[in-house]
Amino acid sequence: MKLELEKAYNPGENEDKIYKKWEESGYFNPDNLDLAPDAKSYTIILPPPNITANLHIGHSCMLAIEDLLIRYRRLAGFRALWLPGTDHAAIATQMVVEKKIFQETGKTRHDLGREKLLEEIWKFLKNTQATILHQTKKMGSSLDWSREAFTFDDARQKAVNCMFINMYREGVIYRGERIVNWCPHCHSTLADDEVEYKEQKAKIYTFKYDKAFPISISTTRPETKLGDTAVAVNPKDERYKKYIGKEYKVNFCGQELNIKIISDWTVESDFGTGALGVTPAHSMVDWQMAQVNNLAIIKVINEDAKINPGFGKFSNLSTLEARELIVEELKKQGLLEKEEELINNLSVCYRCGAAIEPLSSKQWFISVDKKLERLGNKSLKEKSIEVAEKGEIKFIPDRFNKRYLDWMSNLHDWCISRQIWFGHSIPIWYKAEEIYCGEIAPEGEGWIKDEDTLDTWFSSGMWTFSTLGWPDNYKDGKKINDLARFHPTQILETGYEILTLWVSRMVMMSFFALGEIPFEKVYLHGTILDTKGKKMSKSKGNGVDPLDAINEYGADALRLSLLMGATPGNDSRYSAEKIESKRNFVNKLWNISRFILSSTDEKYFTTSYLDEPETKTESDKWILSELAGARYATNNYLESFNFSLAAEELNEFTYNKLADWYLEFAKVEKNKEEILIYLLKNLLILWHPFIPFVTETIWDSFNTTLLMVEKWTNNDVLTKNKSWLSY
RNA sequence: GGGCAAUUAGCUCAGUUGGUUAGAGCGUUACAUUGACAUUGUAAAGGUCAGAGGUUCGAAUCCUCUAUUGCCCACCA
Repeated sequence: MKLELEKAYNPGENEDKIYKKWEESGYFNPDNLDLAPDAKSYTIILPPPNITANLHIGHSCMLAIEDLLIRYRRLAGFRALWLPGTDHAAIATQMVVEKKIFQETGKTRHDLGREKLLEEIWKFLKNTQATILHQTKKMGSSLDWSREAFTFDDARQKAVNCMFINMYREGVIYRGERIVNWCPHCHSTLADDEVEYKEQKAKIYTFKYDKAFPISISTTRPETKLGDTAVAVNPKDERYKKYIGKEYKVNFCGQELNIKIISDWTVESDFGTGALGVTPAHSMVDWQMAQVNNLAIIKVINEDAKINPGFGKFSNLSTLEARELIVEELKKQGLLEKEEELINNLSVCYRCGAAIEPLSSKQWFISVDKKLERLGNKSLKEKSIEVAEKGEIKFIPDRFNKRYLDWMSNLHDWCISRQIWFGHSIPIWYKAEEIYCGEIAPEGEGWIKDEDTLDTWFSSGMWTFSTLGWPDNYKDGKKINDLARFHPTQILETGYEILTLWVSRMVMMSFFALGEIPFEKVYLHGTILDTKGKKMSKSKGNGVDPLDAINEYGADALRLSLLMGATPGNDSRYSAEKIESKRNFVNKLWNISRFILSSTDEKYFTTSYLDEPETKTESDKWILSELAGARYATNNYLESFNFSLAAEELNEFTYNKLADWYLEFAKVEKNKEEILIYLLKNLLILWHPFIPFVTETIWDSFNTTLLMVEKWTNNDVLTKNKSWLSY
């Protein structure tokens, strides 16, 4: 009996059916794999997409690469785990929902109140979560859904609390007064890397505090000068040397100020007047000078970007109003010497675009420099640097090793408290002067919970181990169950844009919780740009919905188009024509199979894919050696993360060797059934990690699943070379 | 200001430690094709590998400088 297949491959008809079959097989869960007892684990934890929006084409790229890696290992007999999840993305999500509510009803979060807003956020996130799940499955992702996690579900909340409490008890988390980046619109602090800079035209004013003061200063923000406690000059500056150390009482626009003249090397003599008014409460640099020189700290601006009480007529004015008034006053008094235009960078909130106010306030911090005895008396920062330097964590491409190290070595303490409503609450309780750290309030009346929430990167920083059952799976300093089997993970695959934001934090968190690295390798993919080479973004409307591409060309074609022609760490462009050409290839593979299956009696279908059949002609010998060569090269390329070259190698074999020549021979020479089936099976196995749907659809003819081909040990690279061990 | 990429055919991109005539896909041109495949086949045209200098028997590949584009980090009051 011979098989008849459709003339052209129809992805739409087959993909959902195949995915269902895979899910029912249970093989996405490594516990169900029939493995050798000593099988090595291969773990990838999916970088959790933010629940702020549906997946875009960049996520498809991530899914295509990770599924390729995991399917390849699964076929090679590894205990392959790919664990899915989503990220609650605290501030980002709150902003999206607030914006949506405001557009629909004109109400702000303050109109709604905390409870109601959170309710709306949950409604929203359930929705996007469902869409993300659907999109992820449509890509063919072989994720173990039985282990699905969410950075804000019960298990992860427990882990976050536990982490915070442990860190607090070891003194790694502390409360401190610092200059923080404050967004007056979001009403929250921002981490340094959540601040963006926008070039703007600003006015820089040069003036004296009062007539008696000897030195002129320049500033773009006269209103902050109400809080000046010093003027700093470069110690080498001949003009000002004689004033250093002196103190002056000045009357600045009706306000009494005590100004000390200090010297600091960071002051540039040729900028402005070469003298800098020091405002410790509203500038990072000035704050540091104040620490060194023991200066008083006067808070001028409050959390609504208004002037604090106690500054006379300026009190309660907005910063801009106060600025105008001061300039006016200075003019009146004849103190204003110059008013020039200047291009500078304004700090703005990466979420809402509002101007950032550097303010001093009480916040929670993670100390990156505190030495921990159990880490060999090294700090989290030192350990994180050490593992990259020693190559215990390897970056692909390796140029990102340098970027990681540069960033790490400049790292300051990490402000983790955020004044937003949606997020992990801080397990801290206050009563008068007392502070208690714990999940539930201690005995006694009057304890008040800290109202702040945690930076979203706190929970996502724990992602490699919170998903594997930490802290329950960590007993007396020992990993058990999933945590023991799957951590550290083998590879983190993500976009290079969150190398510093996320990757670095994961390393520190893992060292604190487990004293070990979270992953052995970090593979960084590039950004998918639009056809013109521009970044895709919602505001530009040039984004692509992966589902549209899948509906038109099939998931396999989309995957292959994202994998081919792309190199690690480099951006690539989205191109419909490219997907189309991959769709054509998928169809070609289908027709190769169709030819072989429909011209071979079904009794040959059981031919082994492991044992090379007997060769009868020169062409047989040739094609088998070509296959062996292609397999060897492909596997080598995959081991070294050259996905594009791996696919090209297979493509060359499939098209130019097998289809163009050998199949033509097969039409003339007879008795090739066994070799043809052998070739087909191996071809499908090799292609499967790239294009799982079509290969599985064809393999269906053999009445087994290709998802996990049992005992596929005929992997030259893995069994003979062991090159993956050394890479 | 510091750093990192990119610059290769009309377009989009490969090119793995330097090694003969630099590759692919798309596009173009010509021809072919009703028994796996028109989502096809065969063939052709098309490149001073951004520029200059250097190292080498030999450079798209290594070094130096320059130019253009993009990105990241820092940020000057």
